[in-house]
Amino acid sequence: MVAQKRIDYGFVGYQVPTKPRAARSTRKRDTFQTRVENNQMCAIDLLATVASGTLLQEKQNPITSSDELMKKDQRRFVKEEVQDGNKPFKAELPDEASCEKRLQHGFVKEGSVDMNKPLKAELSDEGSSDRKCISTLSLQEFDLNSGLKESLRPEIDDRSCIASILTSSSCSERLVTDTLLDVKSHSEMKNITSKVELGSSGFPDCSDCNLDVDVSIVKDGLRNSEMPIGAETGTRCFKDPIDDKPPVLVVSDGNAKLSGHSDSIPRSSLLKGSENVTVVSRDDDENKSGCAHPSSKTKAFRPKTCIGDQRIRKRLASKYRKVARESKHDTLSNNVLDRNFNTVQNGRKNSYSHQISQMNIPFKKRKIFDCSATSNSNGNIRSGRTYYSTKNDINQGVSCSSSRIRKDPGKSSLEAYHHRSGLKSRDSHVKLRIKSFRVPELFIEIPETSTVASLKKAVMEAVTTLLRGGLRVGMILHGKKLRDDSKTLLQTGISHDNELDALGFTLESNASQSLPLICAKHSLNVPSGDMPISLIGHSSSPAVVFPIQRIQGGKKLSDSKELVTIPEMGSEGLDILPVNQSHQKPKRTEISQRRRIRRPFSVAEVEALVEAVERLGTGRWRDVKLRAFDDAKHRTYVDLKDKWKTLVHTARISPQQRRGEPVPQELLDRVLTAHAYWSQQQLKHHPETCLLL
DNA sequence: CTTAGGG
DNA sequence: CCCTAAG
Repeated sequence: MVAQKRIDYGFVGYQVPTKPRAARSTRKRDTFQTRVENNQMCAIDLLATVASGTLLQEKQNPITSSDELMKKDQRRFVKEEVQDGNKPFKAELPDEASCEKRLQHGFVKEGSVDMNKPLKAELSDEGSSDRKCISTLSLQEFDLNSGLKESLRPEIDDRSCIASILTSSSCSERLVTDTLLDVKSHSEMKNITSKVELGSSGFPDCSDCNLDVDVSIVKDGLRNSEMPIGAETGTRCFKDPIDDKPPVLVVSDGNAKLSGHSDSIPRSSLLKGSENVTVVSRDDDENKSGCAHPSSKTKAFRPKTCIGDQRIRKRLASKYRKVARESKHDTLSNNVLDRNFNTVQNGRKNSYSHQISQMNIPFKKRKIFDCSATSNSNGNIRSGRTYYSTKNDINQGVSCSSSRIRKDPGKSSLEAYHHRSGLKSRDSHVKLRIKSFRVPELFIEIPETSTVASLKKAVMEAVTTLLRGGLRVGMILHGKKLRDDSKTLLQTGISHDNELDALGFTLESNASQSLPLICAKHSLNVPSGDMPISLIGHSSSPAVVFPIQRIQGGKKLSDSKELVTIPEMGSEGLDILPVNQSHQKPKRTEISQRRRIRRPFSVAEVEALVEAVERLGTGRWRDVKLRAFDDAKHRTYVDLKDKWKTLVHTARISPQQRRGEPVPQELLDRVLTAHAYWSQQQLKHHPETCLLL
């Protein structure tokens, strides 16, 4: 029997690898327990700040009439947001409790949300595609107060949106997004700015100020969000950070009012929230199917089989007995794999993951916090405060405000603002209020069956992680990044009476540099600016977004060592892969904690894996890798081993329990057969290790 | 660096 | 996928 099997499998014995061992390093993650903790604290602080923030802008000469305001960009000043109960950006100081509360309840869609409802129910309408594969959510504002509310509304102007989240609401498991920056965003941004300058902008609220890259991004992202990614065939949006550091957070309005603080805020909630998310997440579809507990199963299984030798157990007779089916030895070319592996990503419904592109750098909360606080109290912001005056000033700073304004066109919001602003600063001081911060580049993948609460948690976690990484403030004036910190505001062109077309603050991740960006098939030319452009790749399959690619001079760092093979597939697969930006080995300290994005195996990959294992057997993963996945840099031998493990599991469970893209039964049968066969082989070689019944 | 397993 | 112990 054995012999027969061998024949069937084409077992040829161990083959010495022809290729030199490639150096594959297993990434080791640094454990920054301590740092994490500190960072989290910082994050909390920041969040608190964010929650309270409102950007206050003041102009010297407030305009009385809304019309004038509209016409004259710079005459407007905004002091505070209208007191609208619904408006998020109140100046209220967030106390600890409120902050926390906001954080936890920030997700609002057109009113109340049923926590228990599946996301799909809530959100599908906006992002539904025929395929139902994915819903894209764009977080227009990550205002703690407003949450997603704005973002979900189609009518809302997108410009303000910075953070985007793609959610795979349906079948597909895929979501990935980093920042949803449209390629166009860059230009968009400029347009916005120019509009402001021209005074042509139709919306008062349109924020130019926000010019931040993010802002522009927002716009596009928003639009995208309105339609399901999956629906857009062939559409790809990529984000390309020109700069090394993709802006993480944008402060639209710098409102000085940062409340208070942070230290007091209970971080437990935040942490807890994030933790919960994790718990909720179901990363390992295969391993952990709801019904079958992998671990438990495995354990249960073990006892039966053999002591200590896992393989032995595998050798379950029944499987082994199965007629060995002919294995097809056609070898899949790597190309094929490459082409395919990204192509089919859909399938898994239950998966959740999120990733944040930047993190790990110690967050200087104090710095930020202090700034804002200062501005608040005094209204004089010397250090970093600027004021913008554009028609859209309202928006400028904060997207939140702009959104609102749009909503309430009836009375010129401007007017309202105007009235409220009681401060006329004659002096040269510029007052800014940071209304909100936007959190870009969040990856969230969540099953459509998830509850709103789960999504909230996911968002919370993402934000927390993001903030945890450490931030620095950046300023963008007229679409250009201000790099010289030594200049005075006046020199820079920021003054109370100066008209600033666009002034924006950004919170950038300190760690961003260390984070790899992605490469996309399309290389984008990024303007000299530092603006990152996000790219979202989607193919016909569920959307998968991969993060960002770093581009220099419009040139993508294709030669980056880490660059994953980007298949030349036309549009079938994802072209984007995370890459380490520099050739240098990333410092663990900074990169470490980044979890790789999940890339479900395509059927083609599975087939290649099965084929390879049939020939090589289990236990020679490096060879399997070389044989079948040599070109798939993102598949390590450990990945293959893990995949095999899950395949075996998948094959054993009922089809109903399987998730993700269905694997042809034929392949699963081969998996079981091969598994049984090789298990048997091992038994033969190490019979002593196990006592069989 | 590889394997093998648990998480 | 991650993390690790072992080899």
